[in-house]
Amino acid sequence: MVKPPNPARRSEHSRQAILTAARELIAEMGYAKLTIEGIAARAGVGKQTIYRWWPSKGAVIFDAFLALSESGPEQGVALPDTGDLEADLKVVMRATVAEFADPAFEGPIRALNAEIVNDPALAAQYREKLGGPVDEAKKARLRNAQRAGQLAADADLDLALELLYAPLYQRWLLRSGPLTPEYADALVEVFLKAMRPDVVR
Amino acid sequence: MVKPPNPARRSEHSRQAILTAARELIAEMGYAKLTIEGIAARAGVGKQTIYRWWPSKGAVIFDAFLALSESGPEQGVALPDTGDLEADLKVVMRATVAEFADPAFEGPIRALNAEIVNDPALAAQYREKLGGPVDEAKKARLRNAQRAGQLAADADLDLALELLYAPLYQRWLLRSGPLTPEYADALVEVFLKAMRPDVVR
DNA sequence: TCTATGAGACGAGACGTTCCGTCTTGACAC
DNA sequence: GTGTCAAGACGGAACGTCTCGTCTCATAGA
Repeated sequence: MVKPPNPARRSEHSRQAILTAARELIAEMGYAKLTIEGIAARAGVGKQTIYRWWPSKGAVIFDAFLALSESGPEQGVALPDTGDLEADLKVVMRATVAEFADPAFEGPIRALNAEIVNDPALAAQYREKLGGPVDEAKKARLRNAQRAGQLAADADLDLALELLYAPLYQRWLLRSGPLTPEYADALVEVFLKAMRPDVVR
Repeated sequence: MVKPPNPARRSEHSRQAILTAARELIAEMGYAKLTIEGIAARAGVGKQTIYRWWPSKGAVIFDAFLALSESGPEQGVALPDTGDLEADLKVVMRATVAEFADPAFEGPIRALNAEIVNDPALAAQYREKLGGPVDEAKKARLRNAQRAGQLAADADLDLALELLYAPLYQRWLLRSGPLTPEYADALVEVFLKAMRPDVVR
C-alpha cells in the first residue's frame, strides 16, 4: 500500500554523505555506538532520507562497505598469475593479512560480519555482491593451477578456498591468534601439500 | 569507589533463573530481540540483580552458554582415541556438524559469536574458558597421532586445528554452504593429506 | 542457647536518557 | 504540482541507575 520511492529523483549527494558518515562513525566509535540518528546528523541529512532508501542499519553498512570496495582500485577481479602458484598465493594471502590490519577496513568489516551472523538475508546479499565475485576470481586462479598440473585435477574448489582462507579469517574474526605474513606463508604451504596432485594415479 | 558485591551471598537460584531465561529467550525470539528487561521479567528477578553480577549482555550470554556446556555430559575433555586417526576425526567432525544443526545450540552460539566479533574482552574470556580447554583436548589427540607416526612430527598443532575446524566453522557462521556429514568427512581427508608425515626425510 | 541487629542481596519498578521508526513541515527541484 | 529533501517533533522501547521495602545470614550481646 506504500508507494516505493522513485530512484530517479534520489539525491546522489545525500547518498554519498550517508555512506561516508557511516564509515567514519564506525571507524571512530565502533559499531556498538553507531546509530541512524548519528549518521543522519553527521551527513547533514534527515533521518527519513535514510529510512526511505535502506531497510536496516545492516543494509547501510553493507552499502558503505560495497562503495568502499567499488571505489578502490579495480584489483579485486583478477588475481596475480605468474605461473608460480605458491608465490602468487603468498602475495594474495599477505595482502589479505595487511588488509585485515588496516584500521580503516577493520571496523566496517567487523561490523558487517557481526550483522551477517544474525541476518541470513544480509548473508545472502553479501555472498552475491561481495564474497561471490571475489571467490570466483580466486577459483579461476586455482583452475589455472589445475590445468598446469600444480593442483589435483579432481579437487573441490569450494573446499579448497575454504581450506586456504577460513583459518586466516577465523584467526582475525575471533582474534584467536596473531596474523602475520609468516602465518600467511605457512597456510599457503600446508594448503599446497593438501591439494597437490597425487604422484601415482 | 563502588563496593564490589559479595559473591558468597549471591543467590544461586536467581543466577540459574537468569541464565535459563536468557537461553530460552534467545531460542524463542532470536538474539536481536533479547533484552535485559525481558530476561529479568522471565526470570522473576530485578534488573539490578543482573546488572550487579554481569557487566554486559554478552557476558550473560557467555555464562548461559558456559553453564550449558558444563552441565552437559563430561565428554568435552577427551576425544575418542581408537588408534584410527581418520575414523576418530570423522566421528568428532560429524558430531560438530550435528551440534551446529541443533536449534537449541544454534541460537545461543550465534549470539555469542556475534558479540565476540565486536568485544575483544569477551573474545579473550571465550578462549580461556571455553575454546581453550576444548582445543587442548583436540591437540592432545593430534599429539598422540604424531607419536604414532600418523601426523607430521614437526606440524604446528595450532595451525592444524585451524585447518581442520575453521572451514566448518566458517561455513556455518556465514551460511556459505551446506553442512553435511559428507563435508565433514571430506575435510578430514584433505586435512590428513596436508598433515601426514613426509615419506622421505 | 537464644535473640536482635546490621550489612547486603533481593524483587519490583520509577526515573531520565537514548535511540528507534513514523510523521509533519516548509523549502526546493524537476 | 508532485516528490524528494533537511529538520526535527513524536510515541514507544530498552537502556542503566536509583530507591524502595523485604529477605537472609553472620555476628555479638544477653
